Amino acid sequence: MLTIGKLATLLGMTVDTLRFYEREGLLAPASKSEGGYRLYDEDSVVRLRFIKQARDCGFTLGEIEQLLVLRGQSEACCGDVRRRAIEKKLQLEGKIRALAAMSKALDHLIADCSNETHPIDGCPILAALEKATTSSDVEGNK
Amino acid sequence: MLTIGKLATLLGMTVDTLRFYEREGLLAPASKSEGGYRLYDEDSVVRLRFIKQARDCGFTLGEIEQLLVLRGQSEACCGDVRRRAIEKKLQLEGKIRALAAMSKALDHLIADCSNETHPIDGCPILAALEKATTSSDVEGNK
DNA sequence: GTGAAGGCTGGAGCATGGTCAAGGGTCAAG
DNA sequence: CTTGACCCTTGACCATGCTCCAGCCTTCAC
Repeated sequence: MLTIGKLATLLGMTVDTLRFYEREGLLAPASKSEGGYRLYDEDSVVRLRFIKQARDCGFTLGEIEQLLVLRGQSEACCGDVRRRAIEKKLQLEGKIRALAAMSKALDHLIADCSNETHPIDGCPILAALEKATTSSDVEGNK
Repeated sequence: MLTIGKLATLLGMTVDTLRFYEREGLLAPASKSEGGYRLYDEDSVVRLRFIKQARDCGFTLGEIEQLLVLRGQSEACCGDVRRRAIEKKLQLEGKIRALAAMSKALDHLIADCSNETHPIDGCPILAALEKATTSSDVEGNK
């Protein structure tokens, strides 16, 4: 049995984060000591690792909760999990596209302004940002 | 002179957002009517458009404030602005790389699980998320 | 047994970018 | 002059994911 500090150290997180996850219903201790200390077992380690990796895959805590529910339902099938993974991947790709559009917009601005030293009131970047975009250039976000 | 509602409509924002920007020191009305209504002029439109476009380029409101300050300093030179744009581009690229790494991690998971209907307790995606990653696979974020 | 390290609860606070509501005043068309 | 659309301020609240604090209790090594 691990105390909260040991578990946190083991997975490179803080005890505050673990207590936060508990409040959010993601990870409950296996038991408590007489003195009220949280005690975690091997299953807790596995579960927390799951949470961490899913988070690193871009799932929100809410989505992770759903995955954890699925994991506990014997009648659920792998396809349910797979669909969520695919959906998340699509979301990530959408975000990437949005960021790439922003990056490209910046490219144009940066390219317009090759002269390091010309005065601020002639700065093409600032001018471009002030201009109206009728057909909103930077779309794809939102 | 435009009232807050007109300006908001003109740029596709809400009046709440404009008042929020004012609180944040980004956009003050040009004047006020006798009755206390905010009144915006053409400069306000330009400034707000600037804010909007910069936001769409991935700048935070804090960074936009800095850009606006720069814009008002005649001694600043275009290079300052350019440097900020380049730095922001690098940040965006970093985010994109992180998201791409997550997306790739999901690819592996999805590929592992080709069988839609096998039971949840044998789901390779869930199994993979539970496994320890010694050499943290999903890096690039943070 | 004692002292330090670690744990407990409850609650506040941070950053980001808004969003909403109550209770009122203002403006302009008819 | 009335009425409805609009605007005002103050202040709370949302989601996300933590992070930190005070004040107190437990555990463990020595």
